[in-house]
Amino acid sequence: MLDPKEKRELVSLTRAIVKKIDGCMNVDEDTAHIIEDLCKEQIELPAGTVVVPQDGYYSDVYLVESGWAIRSRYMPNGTRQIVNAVVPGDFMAFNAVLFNRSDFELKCKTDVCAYRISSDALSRALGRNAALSALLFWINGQEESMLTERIVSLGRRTAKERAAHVICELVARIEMISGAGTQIHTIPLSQDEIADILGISVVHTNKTLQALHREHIISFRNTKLTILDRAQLEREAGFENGYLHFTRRDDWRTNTKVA
Amino acid sequence: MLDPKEKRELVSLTRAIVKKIDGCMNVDEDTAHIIEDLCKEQIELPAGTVVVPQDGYYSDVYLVESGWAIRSRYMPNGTRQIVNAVVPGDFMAFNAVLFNRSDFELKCKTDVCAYRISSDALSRALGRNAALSALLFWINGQEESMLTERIVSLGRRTAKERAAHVICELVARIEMISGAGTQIHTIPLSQDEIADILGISVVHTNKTLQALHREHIISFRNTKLTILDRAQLEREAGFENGYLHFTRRDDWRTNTKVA
DNA sequence: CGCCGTCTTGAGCGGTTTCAATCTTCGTGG
DNA sequence: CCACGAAGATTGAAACCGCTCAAGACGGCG
Repeated sequence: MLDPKEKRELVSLTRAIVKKIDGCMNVDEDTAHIIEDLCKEQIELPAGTVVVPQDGYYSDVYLVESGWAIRSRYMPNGTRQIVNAVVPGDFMAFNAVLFNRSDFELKCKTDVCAYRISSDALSRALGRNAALSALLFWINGQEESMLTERIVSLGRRTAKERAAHVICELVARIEMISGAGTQIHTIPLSQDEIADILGISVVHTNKTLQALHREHIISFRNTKLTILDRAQLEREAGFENGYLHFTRRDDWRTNTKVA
Repeated sequence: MLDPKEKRELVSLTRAIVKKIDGCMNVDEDTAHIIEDLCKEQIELPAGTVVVPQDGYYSDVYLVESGWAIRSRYMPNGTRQIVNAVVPGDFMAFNAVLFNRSDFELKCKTDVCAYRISSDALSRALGRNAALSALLFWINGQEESMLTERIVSLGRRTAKERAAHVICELVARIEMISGAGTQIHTIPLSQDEIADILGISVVHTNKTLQALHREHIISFRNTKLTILDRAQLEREAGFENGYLHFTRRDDWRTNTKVA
């Protein structure tokens, strides 16, 4: 039988968030302990659950273990912009710690398994625990990097480049927690949703994905994404994965600073 | 003669960052003290100073007291996307606390007066001081809100809406620290730079600004912005200032949570 | 088997871009 | 004090990328 400490670490290492963090910094005992404390209440959110409605109020924070969610803004004219996809290992509605009101809808795209954390409890934990704060600063920083990169895409990349870029990013994030190896990934998004991530129309999204297929770069049918030529995909996208800060090196040139 | 405490508070309240925060939460003695501790070393950065080069390394963090800076990405084809403008009261290169490498250029657009804070010192201060962490979480959260709103603009707003929206946002931010009242503001940006914020061409930026002028909404000549019809400007933009979290109300419906 | 959401395709339109020339503004030095 | 140069602003014309509309095909599921 395992002693309590060993057991805790084993459990911890199966958590999606640990796999994510582990790609960037050492998950020491402190960190593992912190995460363990957060993951007390596990819940299941069925696909379609609106976690936070647009113009609604935040309640709790969630740490996603499996499943996808999307955060989107519906415009007065009925169109929509998706600002980010939430994948396993991500916090969902972290803003609940800071703000009450939301300007975005947060909705589960698939069944989601998550740990629910009361925003007050998390807030208090942050006040007590500097290591937890450091961890969350880092996670926030990484998310900010992804948002700025999206701004660059929307502002100065063509439809094809954007599509390739988002695919690179999503795959990189998925591989962080599920490991690399396969060329086939499940992206539970319709072309409609891809369009609203890329900021282009469905029709053009369709044609863009077909172009990438014609060039033997990817294939995307019914949520199954196959990467046929990863090097070419990244070239097409102008993808530099540095902004994800997914490397863990220890010299002064390292991407990440927090220990 | 003022006793030390009174004096400190007087000094503090003149700082741009305090004016910014004061619009959202009460600046109590703790907070004032924290800020005072950060603002030891004041420096002047002349217009054009590259604080962090693209693909370069971060060094220190700065707290801007006066002047503007811009953070931009230069694309392989020579175009550029500006991801945000740094105005008084903002942190500059806060990422230095988290990461070593930068993917963006950070450059002073005007002469900038700022307080330099060593990233290590700030990092240590964050570990010791939970109130400081809370403050920075909040500031990070607000910046993230601005980035997501920019994504919405770039993805799903027309050129005219984008222009109006950015103007609303910049004016709101400026008024936070300089106070409302005037219809005339100095926006030290060329149409070139506005274009790279909006993600459109200079030519079209020019025509868009002219359209807004023809409709007696704004006038923008040589960095002087005059708002002729603010209500119409906000309507044109679809501007809802909630995402800036600039209100300070105390009931449960309040925008902001951190005390 | 049939329905409904999703994907696909073609045609025409329109917002933006690019190119390129001209004009304005303003700082600098003669 | 004016001439000059450089940077920014303005204009018009043509080309293009991506949009809308609308019809049709596909495919998963009850």
